[in-house]
Amino acid sequence: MAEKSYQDKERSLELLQKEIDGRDSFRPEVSPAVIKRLPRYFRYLRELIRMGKSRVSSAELSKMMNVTASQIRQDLNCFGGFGQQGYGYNVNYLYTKICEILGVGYGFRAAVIGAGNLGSALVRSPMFEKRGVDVVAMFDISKQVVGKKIGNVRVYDMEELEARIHDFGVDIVILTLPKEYALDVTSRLVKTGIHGIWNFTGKELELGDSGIVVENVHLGDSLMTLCYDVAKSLENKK
Amino acid sequence: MAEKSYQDKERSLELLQKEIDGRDSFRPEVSPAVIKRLPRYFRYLRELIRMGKSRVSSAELSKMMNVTASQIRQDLNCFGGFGQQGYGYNVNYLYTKICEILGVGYGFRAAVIGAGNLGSALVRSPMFEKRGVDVVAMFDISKQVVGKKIGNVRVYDMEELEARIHDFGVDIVILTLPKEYALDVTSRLVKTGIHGIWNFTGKELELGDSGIVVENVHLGDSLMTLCYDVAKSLENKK
DNA sequence: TAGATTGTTAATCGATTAACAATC
DNA sequence: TAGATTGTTAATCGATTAACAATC
Repeated sequence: MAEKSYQDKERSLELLQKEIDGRDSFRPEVSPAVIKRLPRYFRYLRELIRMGKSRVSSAELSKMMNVTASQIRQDLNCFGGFGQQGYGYNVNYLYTKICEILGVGYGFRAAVIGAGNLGSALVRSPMFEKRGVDVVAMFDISKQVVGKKIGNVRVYDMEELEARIHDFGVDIVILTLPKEYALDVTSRLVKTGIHGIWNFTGKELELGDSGIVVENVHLGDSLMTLCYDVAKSLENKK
Repeated sequence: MAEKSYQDKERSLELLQKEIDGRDSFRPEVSPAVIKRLPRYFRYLRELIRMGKSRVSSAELSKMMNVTASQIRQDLNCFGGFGQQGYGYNVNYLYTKICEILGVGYGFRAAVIGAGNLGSALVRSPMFEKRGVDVVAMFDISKQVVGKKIGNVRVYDMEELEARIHDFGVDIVILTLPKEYALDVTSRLVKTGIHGIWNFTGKELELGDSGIVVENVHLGDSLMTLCYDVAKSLENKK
């Protein structure tokens, strides 16, 4: 009896496993440390493609990237066996896989709120195109810019925010407006259908249970880390 | 004999220790994980000061910052006992200490190379002033902007780079120019007396043994992390 | 003194590296 | 087959958390 029950359990576990594996898009829980490294793999793989390399071993890549080969193999294996023993990794295949994992293929649509210098700089950069993100609109309150185009992107009045987000099917909003407006705008955004916010305002956003994911950019923190290192290097020189 | 030698060793170790501790500005080796968190403490302490709070416990701060109180105490203790048992931490004192550690008091001088949208956005932000960094000059090749002021900062011709860096006593250079120029400019910078580079170009700089420290900003990596999270959340919603 | 909260040690947890069997 | 290199397990390292004695 006990034995049978055990076998039953084992069997149903197996079925569950299969069901899970069967889901086209199942994502196993991958550690944040690994995820944060994926964009870096993306960049180096593009570089390899640009260089015309079709094949790379973890050892080669580790030298390029200044990490251990072990870490590379470990990282990539979180998502599946992308390599081949005795050969290494096919650059194009690996790149495709990394793109898949990072959602490049989704063709996310983005809108920038705040058409000041920072918003303009971002929109004009090749960053989005490289990553399969399509910037479809900008928003601002200033009549000076509304109606104009920055790069290839038209600036709309903030009054049209909800309507345009809906019409364009915006997935991601990029907040590059003064922090004073951050909370007001966020409270409007949570009522739209967007899925993510790239937040440059430095303000902690209040998203409640909206399900919207946020990535905060604190450039000041990066500057301070540099200042710490500089201070330390000066003291060591003394 | 053997015992004496052991005592000698112990004694000289003690002396060495004292010598090290005696240095005014000695910095113990602190883990990168802790250092990366310091700017965040800096921000929250400013917030507390703004709120008029003069005293905070690790428990309170941990709630505000969404970390464990244990981690806060552990982090702060890397640099010394800033708190008081039974009381907590004095906000102003702690802020002063964190500022010291982060080199805010040095009054570093910075120059921006590349007066495009990104450079302009940075220069106009209050970020530098808040952190005691003084932006003293900008540089660009475009005759359109050379001689103009962006925010409070004058734009100089790239030809004057070395001379102005020397005259102004620039410590930190901020690279916000197109990546194609990054290596050329860096090769000029290593011959000046600067100590740090804040690199927005996305290009890996070649600094050799110049002793210049670099902080690389890869905004694209941040965007991709967001895309990953968005993709995951969409798949979970399905 | 009693209560609160730090500083600090020890325990746990997670991430990285090393090693090697599997396999192309 | 022999050589190369992955996938994966085990060992190490580092970072976080828990616990509590020290002390204000």
